[in-house]
Amino acid sequence: MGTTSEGGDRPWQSYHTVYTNAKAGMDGVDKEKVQRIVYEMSKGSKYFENEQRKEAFIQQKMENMRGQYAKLTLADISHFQTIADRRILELEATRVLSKIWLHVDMDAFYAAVETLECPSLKGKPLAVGNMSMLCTANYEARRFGVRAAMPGFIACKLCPDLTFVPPNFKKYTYYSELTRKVFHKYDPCFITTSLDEGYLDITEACREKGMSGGEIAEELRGAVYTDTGLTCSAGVAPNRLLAKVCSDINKPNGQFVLPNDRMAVMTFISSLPIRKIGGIGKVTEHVLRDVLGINTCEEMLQKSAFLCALFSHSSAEFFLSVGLGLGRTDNPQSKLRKSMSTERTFPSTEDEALLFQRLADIAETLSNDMQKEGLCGRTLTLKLKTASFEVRTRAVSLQKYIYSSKDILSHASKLLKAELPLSVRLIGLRMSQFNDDKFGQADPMQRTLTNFVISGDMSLKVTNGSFQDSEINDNQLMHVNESSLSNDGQDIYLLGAVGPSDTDHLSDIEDKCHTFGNDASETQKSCGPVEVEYPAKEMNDLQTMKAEDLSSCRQFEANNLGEMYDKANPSDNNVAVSSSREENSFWIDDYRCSLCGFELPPDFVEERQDHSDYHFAEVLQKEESTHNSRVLMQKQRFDQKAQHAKESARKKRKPSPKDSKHLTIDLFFNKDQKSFCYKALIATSELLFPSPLVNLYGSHYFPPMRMGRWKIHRRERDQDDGGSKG
DNA sequence: GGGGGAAGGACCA
DNA sequence: TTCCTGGTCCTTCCCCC
Repeated sequence: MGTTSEGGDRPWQSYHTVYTNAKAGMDGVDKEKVQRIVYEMSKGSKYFENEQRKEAFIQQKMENMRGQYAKLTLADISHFQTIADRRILELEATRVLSKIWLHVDMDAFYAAVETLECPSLKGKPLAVGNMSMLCTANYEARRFGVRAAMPGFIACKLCPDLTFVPPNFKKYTYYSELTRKVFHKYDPCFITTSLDEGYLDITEACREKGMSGGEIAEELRGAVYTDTGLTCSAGVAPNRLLAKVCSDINKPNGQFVLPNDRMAVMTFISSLPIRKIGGIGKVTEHVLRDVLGINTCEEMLQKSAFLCALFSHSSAEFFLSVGLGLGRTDNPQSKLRKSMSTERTFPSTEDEALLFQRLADIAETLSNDMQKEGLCGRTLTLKLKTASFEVRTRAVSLQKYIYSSKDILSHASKLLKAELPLSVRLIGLRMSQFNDDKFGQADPMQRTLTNFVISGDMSLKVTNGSFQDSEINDNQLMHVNESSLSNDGQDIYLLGAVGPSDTDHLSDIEDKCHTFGNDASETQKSCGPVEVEYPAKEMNDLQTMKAEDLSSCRQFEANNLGEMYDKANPSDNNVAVSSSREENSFWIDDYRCSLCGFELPPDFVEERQDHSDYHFAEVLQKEESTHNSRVLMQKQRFDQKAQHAKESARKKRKPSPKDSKHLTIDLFFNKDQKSFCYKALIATSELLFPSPLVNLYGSHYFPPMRMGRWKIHRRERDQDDGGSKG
């Protein structure tokens, strides 16, 4: 086809799509045939045209590089050789050979899981994915040149008998968890980069068990097979980079051990193709090969002067370390999320209404995802892929941190509007510069309560007794600054607000807030938010308490907030969650439950109370589990941030404490002298909504969830209250 | 000239 | 007829101080 039409030329040979590159299990594939079919199937498509454009761009880049290369004088080369030699010596000095790293990679994971669950698929060429895109292919399919990241329709052409299975990530996650349980036995701090692979530092395991790295790998693979029925491959090496390369050597169901010996490493590296290294992809391989004639890792060292002359410092350093067979050997404590994004591909359209609808859906998804992790960001990036596969990104950095779908959509719409009219096939939104990114760049202590509360999603704003779907900003949210904490007699205000997107919880919390009484003006100042005031005297008392002392917290709540609570509800000391308002609105026609349709006559007072309590318990249970996971994630993120801050402390300037007027979260929770604040927060949050902060500190102040919980809580408080007062 | 933001690209699973 | 998604890191360009 191509041969005749191109007059004997073989144009497919220069068509380097990512899936024409060999992958494990593709030995013996007729590469030329695969390339030709892929080329023929792609030729003329918009995707293909875009690939051609990209290829031309890379060619241009290489041309420029060749020009620079040609201009290098002998003196230049000598100069860069000196630099390169010095860098090589410095890198060599960092070599660590005392660690044993194991990289485990599941064999054709998704396809293997599908086969395990449906044995009739065994032995047949199988692909997980659809006509548009494949997630993976089993080894039978790979023999035809079918592989992950290949469009299904091309795979069909390569292998007409190919069976397609739609991906089911729930299943893969389940099996992934099983493998991780095994990994955990050998290294509790193992690192995962995806569902199907993991890096384990088995140095300790080898020492404890008196086994070699190879023996541990053998044992672990056996354990994975026993527990999951799935096979995996492993690589053992002195660092992660090499371990990853090694795990690919005897795939599937095999392993390769590279001894912790410098000579062994250098010999291994000497003939290793650069493309085998993680971080060197299609383009880099192309550039290094065609401009500098580098094909193997060893040649990186031979051409070190040119690498230093033509590439940036960080790129050159990476290439040299590859040439030396160096890789990471440390155990990173955490990996912080830098951004979060969502994107959707759809049939190309110019219909603006449709595009804005898509944008709204994506903004909603992103907002939900951010809230699940308690994130607020201030840089929003819109990504567009045009009908011709051109990718455009447009970003805006905002003055304030946002997370609500409303805010995201509002800013994203402006970005999109500026690009229209345009035929678009993909829209994506990315949020970055998270609220606590400052944490990594400045003083690690600069965690404000505001961030904490926003991300915990537990704040609350009440105006005139009802919640407002308010814009969140630093001033409206929990605001505890240095001056309000000083013992100068000033009052302290603990304010909260429910995130605008928390509308599901609004009515629920609104009802809880009604426990303050329908006339909320008792507890709030005119039309301002609910304010809990702590006079200087109580503040001083509280400062003498220890933050861990939760009984003191209860006492505090009983003495202070309980009293306030009572003030707000002068008519009902046994106020329950089902406030009069709820009672009125809960029963349609005063007969039928508005939530489930269950019918109860008005005179079944107790039954109706139990019924509404039941619904409330359901909602709270849901809320509690959401809050718990959010708060836990938030706490983990704090811990990670602290670690991250330590790591980056050397690089980054530490601002003066004067730089921030906000009290740091650490100060807030750790310093005894500020511990009253912690208690006040706990007490306030418990009063308004019981779960988040209390659970963060592992206390079960409230009894386990059950019907009538608020009544029970109230009675407990009454007892405490009575005790303390009596 | 350096810092920071924006845009875009490479790479990975 | 059909060529993904979500994330990170790096480079380049440009503006501003």
